[in-house]
Amino acid sequence: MSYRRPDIVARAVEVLDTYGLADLTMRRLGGELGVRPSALYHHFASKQTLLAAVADEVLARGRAPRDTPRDTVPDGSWDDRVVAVCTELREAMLAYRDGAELVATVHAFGLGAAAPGRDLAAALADSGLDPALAGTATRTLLHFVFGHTLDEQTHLQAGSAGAIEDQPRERSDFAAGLGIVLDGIRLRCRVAPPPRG
Amino acid sequence: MSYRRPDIVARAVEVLDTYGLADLTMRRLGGELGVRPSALYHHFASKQTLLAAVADEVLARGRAPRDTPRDTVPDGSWDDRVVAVCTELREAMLAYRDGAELVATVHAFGLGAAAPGRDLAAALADSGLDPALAGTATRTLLHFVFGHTLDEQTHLQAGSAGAIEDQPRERSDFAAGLGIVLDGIRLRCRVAPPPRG
DNA sequence: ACCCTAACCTGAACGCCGTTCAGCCGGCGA
DNA sequence: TCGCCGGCTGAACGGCGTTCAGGTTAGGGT
Repeated sequence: MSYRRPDIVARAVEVLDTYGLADLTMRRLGGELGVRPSALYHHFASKQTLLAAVADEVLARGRAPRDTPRDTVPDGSWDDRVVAVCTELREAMLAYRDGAELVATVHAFGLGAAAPGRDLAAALADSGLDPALAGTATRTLLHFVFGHTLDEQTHLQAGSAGAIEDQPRERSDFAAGLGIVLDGIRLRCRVAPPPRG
Repeated sequence: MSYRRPDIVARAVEVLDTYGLADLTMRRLGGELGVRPSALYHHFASKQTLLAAVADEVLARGRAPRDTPRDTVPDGSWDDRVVAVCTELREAMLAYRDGAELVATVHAFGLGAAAPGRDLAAALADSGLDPALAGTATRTLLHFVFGHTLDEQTHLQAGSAGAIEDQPRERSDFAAGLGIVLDGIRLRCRVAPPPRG
């Protein structure tokens, strides 16, 4: 019983990166695998669950190599870790065509792409933040990263195609926006004072 | 030359609220208007532009009545106005089924739903914020409102359907998240000090 | 009264899409 | 050798957005 699931997911990532999310279709993916589209339904209950698996694969590939897989809590201050998780998430999505749209959609649908949220919640648990606010902070960070990266990737891809009428948007915009949200969170921590405050 | 465009948009809003965005289809909308689907293409170049008009209509309906239409700049401090714009945007999207998904998609596509961004930018212009940062702040606020409301509406509608396995999510979550972002912005203003800072 | 213009719409098709289902095939353990 | 079963086929179902040549209708200028 050779598991074709990983093959299918890997091929789907290729199709995504080459043709885009709109053309990642069951027929095209089947054709790329030399198989009828109906064959895919022996491995995935629906296209949505397939896309969830593809999103998780994209996130897994973008994941920075953890030296010791046992040590699930990386070192550093909590806010450094938040920046690391958000940056990693952004770069993972930017690494493949339409990656942001895919991951954001799957996350909104609730079928996958849950790892970043867990990582953020873990980092925020060490922040001294009121646990009732930690959930709100986590979601706010996620919404920022998803929204910003989706915007960014859309403009990047529109620029790499013909329509270059858009100003190129400063590169450090992500860090600036993340800094805004992060400072808002820092203000609500018991221990950490606002920077230079 | 009676303009049927407004009729079509109004009917589309009804279909959206009754059947949801996935069932807002050119065929169904045509059927609802007693017309072949191809007739709609005499009023809109594509479904995307039709959806943009529908999104703008949803936003216009959710707009608080401005007493003096000449006075485009409402009174109050800039951060009060930011809160007002964000709250109004959220409530406009929540007022119709799948409103958040529709408006967020249209905005991402760049075909419409630009008014809230303009209003936010106008309010932030009075904040004493570095103009280079104002754009970043505007987008960060928009991403928060879109992301949060999309989440909220998804959970609300999932709850109103069968699957009630979700905890109801505190009602003040929006205000809390908005407060986080807003404090981050306040920290970057020259004049306004952080509250109780 | 006439016609022209322009908006509006029809009817039919094109080429896609996700999904379902009965049944075939081939390798492997018993 | 047999049976099982995972993997797949072939064919269809009902839908989708979109295009296009041509018909219909209403109004205003002459």
